This record gives sequence, C-alpha cells and structure tokens, in this order.
Amino acid sequence: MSDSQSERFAEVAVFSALDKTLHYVVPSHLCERLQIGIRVLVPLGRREATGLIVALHERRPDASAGIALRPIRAVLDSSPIVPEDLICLCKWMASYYFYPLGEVLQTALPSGTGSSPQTLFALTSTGKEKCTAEKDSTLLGLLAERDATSLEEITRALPSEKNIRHKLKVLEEKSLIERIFRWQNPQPGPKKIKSLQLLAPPESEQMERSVPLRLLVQLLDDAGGTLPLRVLRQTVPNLDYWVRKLQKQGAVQVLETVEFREFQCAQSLPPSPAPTLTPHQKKVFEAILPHIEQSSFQPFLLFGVTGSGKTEIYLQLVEKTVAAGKGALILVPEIALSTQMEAFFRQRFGSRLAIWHSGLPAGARYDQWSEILSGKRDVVLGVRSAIFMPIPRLGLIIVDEEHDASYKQDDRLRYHARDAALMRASMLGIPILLGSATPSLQSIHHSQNNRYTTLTLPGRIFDRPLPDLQVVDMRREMRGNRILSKPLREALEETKQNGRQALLFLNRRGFATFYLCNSCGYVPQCTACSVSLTYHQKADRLRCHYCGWEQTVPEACPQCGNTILTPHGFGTERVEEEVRKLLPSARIVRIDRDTVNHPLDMVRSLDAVRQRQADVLIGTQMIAKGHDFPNITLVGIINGDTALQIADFRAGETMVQLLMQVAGRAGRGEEPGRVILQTYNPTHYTIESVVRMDYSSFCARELESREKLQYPPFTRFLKLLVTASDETTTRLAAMELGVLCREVALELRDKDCHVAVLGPAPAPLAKLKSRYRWHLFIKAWTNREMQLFTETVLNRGKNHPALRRVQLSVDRDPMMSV
DNA sequence: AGCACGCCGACT
DNA sequence: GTCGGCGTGCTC
Repeated sequence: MSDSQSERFAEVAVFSALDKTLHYVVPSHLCERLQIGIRVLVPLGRREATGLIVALHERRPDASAGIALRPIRAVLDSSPIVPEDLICLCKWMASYYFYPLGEVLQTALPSGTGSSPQTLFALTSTGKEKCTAEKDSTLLGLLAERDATSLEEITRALPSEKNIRHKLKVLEEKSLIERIFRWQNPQPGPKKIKSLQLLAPPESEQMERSVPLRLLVQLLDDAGGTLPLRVLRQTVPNLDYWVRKLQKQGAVQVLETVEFREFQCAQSLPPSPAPTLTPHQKKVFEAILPHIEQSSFQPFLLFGVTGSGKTEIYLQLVEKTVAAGKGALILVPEIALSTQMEAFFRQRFGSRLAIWHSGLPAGARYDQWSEILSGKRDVVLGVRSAIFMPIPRLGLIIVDEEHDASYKQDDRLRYHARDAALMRASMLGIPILLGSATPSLQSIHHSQNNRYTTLTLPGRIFDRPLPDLQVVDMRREMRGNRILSKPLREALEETKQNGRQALLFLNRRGFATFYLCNSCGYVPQCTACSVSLTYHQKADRLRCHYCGWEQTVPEACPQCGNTILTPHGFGTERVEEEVRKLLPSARIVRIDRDTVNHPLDMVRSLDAVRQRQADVLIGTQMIAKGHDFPNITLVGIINGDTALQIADFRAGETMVQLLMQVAGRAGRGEEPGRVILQTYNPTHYTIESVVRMDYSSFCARELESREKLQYPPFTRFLKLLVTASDETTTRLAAMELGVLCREVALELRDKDCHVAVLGPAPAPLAKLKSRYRWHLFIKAWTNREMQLFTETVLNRGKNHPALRRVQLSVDRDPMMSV
C-alpha cells in the first residue's frame, strides 16, 4: 500500500443520501487549500459529486481500512463556507433526526451551493472522426448533433432506443465517447455589475465642448468617483461613446463591482433612541446580560403576554451582544411576524441586520448568507431555517413565540428549530432566550425542573386592560345564524359605527367545507388524498387543500345519481359573505391561503389593515400570530372548538395558545378590546382557561394529565411513516416494520432500553398526493433509549425486502401524534 | 440518491 | 444464444 508518510486524508460528507461520510486522499498540490468546511469535488463511483470536508486526518482513518481511497478532484472554495460550530450542529441534527449528514449540510446552504455536477456524455475526438466517416448508430448521431448530453436528454430524444445506459458504456469502452461533468444551473453567486471609476479629470478643452461629458464627470464626482454604468446610462446621453473615449485616455476605468441585493419588507422607521426599560424589563435584561458577557450556556424562558414589551428587551440584549463583538440570532415564526420585528431591528441595526425568510428571492438570499458568513452582518433575524446561518462568534440566540408550530419542519429533515437552537447554544456555551405569552408545555416543564431560568414580564405595557371576553354558547344560537351569533353581529355593527376595526378568526378556509349528496350521503373526495374536497364559491369549484386538485361540483351524485348535492359547513369565504350581508358598506380583507400566494401578499394585506384601509379582517391561523393592530377593538372567534376535534394529545395546548393569541389582538391601542368566543363546548376546560385568560392553571391541569397518560414532555415520541404508491405494499411494509420494532424492543430490554411500540395504523391522512400512508409510534422515556432503539430498527430494516419497496421517514418529536 | 452488477424471462 | 427487465448492494 501507500508508503508515503506525508499523505493526508479528508473526511467528506457528500451532498447526497449517503448515511456515512467518505474518506479521500488529499493530493499534495491541494493540501494547502484544504480546510474543514470547504466544498470539494470528489469521485463517487462513476460520478463526480460535491461534498463538504468535515474532518482532516494526518493518518489513514481506521474506518477506511481495506478500502482503496481515491483522491479529491478539486477544491471549490477558498475559505470555509460552513464554520466548524455549524458542522457540529449539523452532525447532531443528522444523528438526532436520523437524516444523512450530507443532506443536512445541504439544507444549511443557500440552494444550489450544495448541488453536484451533472454527468454528461460527449463524443471524443476519435468518436467525432468515426461519426463523420460513417453515420453510425442513432445514439452516436444524436451525440454528434449536440455537444454534451445528459442521460435524461438522450432518453427523451430517443424514446424507442432501449438500454441506452449499456450502449453508452460500450461506446465509452471503445473510447468513442467520454463523460464530462458540469453544473447544470448556474451556481448562485454575487451579483456583479459594471461601474465606472473616474481616475483623472478629462482634458478641460473636451469638457468645455461637451455637455454630456460635463454631466458625466459631475455625477461621478458627486458619487465619490464611482457609479454603476446602469445608473449613468439613464441620464448621460451617448454614454458608451464617452466611456470608450475616456478609457483610451486613461481618465476612467470600468470596474466590476458586487452589488448587494437588498430586500426589505418592512416599512422604514425613523431612527429613534432606545427607550428606557421599565423596571420589569430591566430586571429581565439584567438577568440575561451577564451570560452574554461571560459566554455561558443558559436557557431563559421569558413569559410575557403580547404587548408586555419583549421586543425592546430583545433589541437591547442584541445591542449589548454586538457591542461585545459577537453575533446574534433571532428566530421568529414566520414572515409577517418578522416584518414588524424587521422594522424595529432595521431601525436599530441598519445594515448590520440580515433577514432570512421564504419570501426572499434566491439572489437576495445568497447575498444575505454571504454577508453573514463574512461577518459583515452580525444580527440575523429569520424564520426556522435561519438556525443554519453561519454567524461568526455567535453570542446570543433568541427564539420568539417559542411555542409556535412553524418551528418544526414537516418534511425531509424534520427538525425543530427551537430544539436545534438550544443545542447550538449549548455547544457554543451562550445564552438562549425563549420568549412567549403562551410557552409550550415542554418549556414550562423544563422551567419547573429548573433546567430553564424563568423570567416573567407581568401585565401589558402602559397597563392596558386585558380585553373583555364573552363566550357565546352556539348550542343556543341554533335558531339564529350559525356563523355569526347575535352578540357578534351586534358587536360588529357597533364597531363599524365607531369607526373601529374588527378581526374575525376561524381555522377553515373556503366557502363550505364539503358537498353532501342528500339521498346517499356521498361526499366528493380527492382522488389523490383521502380528504373531502372543499367548496370555493368564487371559483365555483371543489378544491383539495392538500394537493391543490380542483374540479367542478358534480351535477349528479356519482354514487346514486341524485341531483341534489348541498354544501355543508363553512369557511372564511362564507364568513366574508355573511359580513357583507350584515355590513354592506364594510371594507373586508380576507387572509387565508387562497388570498395569500406569496408570503409578501400577507404583508401587503396586513399593512392595508394597519393603515385602516379595511374595517373587517377575516382570516385563518395566519392572522393569529403577534401582529400589532392598534385599531382593532373587536375580535370574533367564529369556531372556538374545531381544534378539539383533532385526535392529537396536543390539541388542547395548541387551541389555548391560539385562542389566547387571537384574544390578545384586541385592544392593543388605547381603547379597551372586546373578544367574542363562539363555541359549542363552553364548559370545556380549555375554553374556560381562555375565558379566564389563565394560562398557568391550564398548564398545570394539562401537565398533570400528560403525566398520567405518559405523554410528552414526560416521555419522548417518534413517528415512523411508511409511504408508497401501492396500498398493499404500504400496509404490508408497515406490518413488517411493526413486527421488527417489537422484536427489537424485546431484545433491547436486556440492555436496559425500554420503549413502547404503538401501531402500525393508517395515518390520519391515509392517502396524500397519491401515496398511501401508514405510521407507527414509538414511545421512549429517555433520548438515549429512543436513539438506540431507532438506530437498531433502521439498521435492520435495511435488509428487509418489504421495507425496501417503500419510503420510510422518521419524525422525531412529531407535532401531530394521534 | 445514482449507478453497476447480476439474475431471470422472452425474443432473434 | 442475446436483449432487456428489475432486485440488491455499494459508493471512500
């Protein structure tokens, strides 16, 4: 074997679904340029792949014993694009969420940065000669016409041709064709623009003669000597002529400069000094500050109702963090919430602020990321995936509205950004602040166990009163309107008369929930998903809310032929119609997934409401989050119990959090607010807790019941989801997985590892986007047990033929557990 | 995930 | 006999 003593080795996480890292030999000419965290091009079988260096070794790693290591082909970055601390976090995520490290790292990079080159086939010089000599096979003919062609393109161009792969291999062996590797889509990168720089003043004679030249010089002078050609072209006639002429004289120079793609959602606020903290705020601030200064890991749970002044504490803590030369990360649930936050942070931190959310175009996203990496922007405000931002010297993490479900990613890498943030903070040894008016029971539990330091902001700022909350028992409203009860109708009229705004909340969009055949009870269902279709009046069509399928309302029942199908239930669209009937002159804004396609649509709608361009705002969950509408004095909760029907142990928690948030919308201005809660279960303890606005007693009761039933946070859950396009395959695989799980559970009892296996059963959405779904739940008492059990099951599952035919996904700490 | 290998049935 | 299908296993 190799006797070279100076040989070095690199451990690479390839950006593909490989569940382990691979080792490569570092060629001596690349040795200098290799560092942990840079991307490399490596050979992988017959392909070329991109990966990230996660470790460098002086000696041959034991893990690679008996394998002929291949050399790294090329280095793609001049400096690390993933800092070591972030690699550590990704490693933890890969192992905790059972996901390949390479793919975790890909999620941590702006799209395209983690892509691999495509394999293309092209004629060699001998191949070209052969091709002109004799018009050979269609395959060679095709390759002669095109330059380099991918396998997919060839298959598309020659559908009748069979076994293309094999034929290509034969041609390659004869050296007629070769493989070349190329990135298909342009890699994201900085936006480069051409600018003109003034080096010396042009000859005065020339200046006197030409007006455009004088204008050009004037503009450049005013701008400090350099301006983009794009800008100059707008005002200077004949610009290109003058540029060429002055270039020849050596008076100007055309530079290629990088332009930062700014992307601002929020309105700009005029700069203003930081307000003095109230005594309560100050107490919270002072509890956290030493941990920022000394860099020590400590989770804080900040318990404060909406309007209690959490944001100002965040701002001042971040100010202290950056003043100490460290970076700060602030996570927020979603874009619309971030816009108000963005306005405040922009006002305070200006161009030191980077924002990160799904509404960002790819170019702006790349620029934000690269300026974060370079340390130019050290305050990062973003949604879930901002947990992956490469912030140098990170010194503080804040997770606002930490209970929010949008922190959990629901596909692929199913991570929880709050939990990942806690891990990142603990790895770095820095404080983390979790803020919420209604913390998750998990966090409440930790704070009771003193794992988190609890801080409280009592009351609302300026001592605004809590809104007056009235429960309407909808069982007694049967004779009247089942959508808008009498008290709500009256309150709406009054609010409109007073020139105030109202918010109506319900968690169902569309007009009617479903259509029902009056004679046989048939309900039109989506063929790809096992849900009933929702009627949308504006489009006069039935829609699937899961896959987007649309169809017309059937004229006759396909089951019994009856022609009478009637709509049942109601959604936001129907509420809008009811309000229009009641208040014909009201300006109504509806916010749900039908009116909001792009994240920015919502920002625009919410701004319209804030600027009083609407009287009534109707919406789904999307509007429940902490938006600040000072002029809203009435909040109507149309259906305050739908969440209870969901068979999830967290349904009560989610509902109380949501209702309390919505109720908190009322009366954030000077006026006191009013909340009307319509429900069919006025005596349910979740409703009673909301009425009393008493979150702590709800938590106490809920925790007690969770402990009795051994549910999280007292235990850990994990969901195994089996999906396939064939129903039987899915069911059989799920059954086999169930047997395997029980086998493993029994075996591991000897190793002091106890888990409970629940299921398998068809998932609540038994079919989604034409794929059948079965799931299993694992309950464990510790993380260690869960880790050992799941690793064992997944390892053994690899050699089960039935499981290889399906897709198996793992969801650790799932949000929806039935 | 790709991609190759290898084992089987169906066609020249 | 090969061609072409898909199941199985590996990629440093």
